[in-house]
Amino acid sequence: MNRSFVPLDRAFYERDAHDVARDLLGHVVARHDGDGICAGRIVEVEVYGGADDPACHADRGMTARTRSMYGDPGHAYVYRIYGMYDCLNVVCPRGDTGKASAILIRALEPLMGTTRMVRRRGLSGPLDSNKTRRALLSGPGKLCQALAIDRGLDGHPLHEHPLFIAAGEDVPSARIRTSPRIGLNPRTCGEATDFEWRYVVEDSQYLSR
DNA sequence: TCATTGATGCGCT
DNA sequence: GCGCATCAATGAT
Repeated sequence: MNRSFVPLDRAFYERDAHDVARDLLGHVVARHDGDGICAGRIVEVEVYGGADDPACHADRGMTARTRSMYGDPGHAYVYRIYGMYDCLNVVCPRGDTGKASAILIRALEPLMGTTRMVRRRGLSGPLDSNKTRRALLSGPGKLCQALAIDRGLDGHPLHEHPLFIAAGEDVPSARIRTSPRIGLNPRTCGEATDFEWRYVVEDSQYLSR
């Protein structure tokens, strides 16, 4: 693939988080490493935050970890989960309540730099088999490992190198499906457990789980 | 294909 | 100390 990536501008993110989440599907996460660009098309996201969302890390206010979620929309919020994995979020505007919100990037379809992504993931087997391609970016921890995203990029503006989100193809709304978010604890999240705040590209081969 | 489990760090109570 | 917005390997269907 030989194309140039044009970053989305800040205005893209200055909207309600659910509108941003829907519109992020089809766009491209691009990462410069030492050897060039690795990139993938966004096929799965989840919204966190807003008025009252106990599943959101910032629900109880700002801490050292969640500080960047209170920063400018369009910046990255990167956190570590389960001690071993990092997860990439896009910061969204705060609503009338002043509570922070963000969009978790859960899965990408490989577009560029597959060889280097496979190496960082430690995958074995045929480099370009469907099996390898599906295992490469199909989860929030996986895509961060593949794209060399860690907490050093927390707070990074996502319209600048070395990590940015670029314009891809619009996904027709008829091809977008919603579902409850993955991995929430019903005991701590209550009704929010069932909110259909996960947005996916229907029929994508590259979703998580 | 599905359920289970171990690896592993740290934010929060 | 407890409990995770996870993943890969394992073993049972």
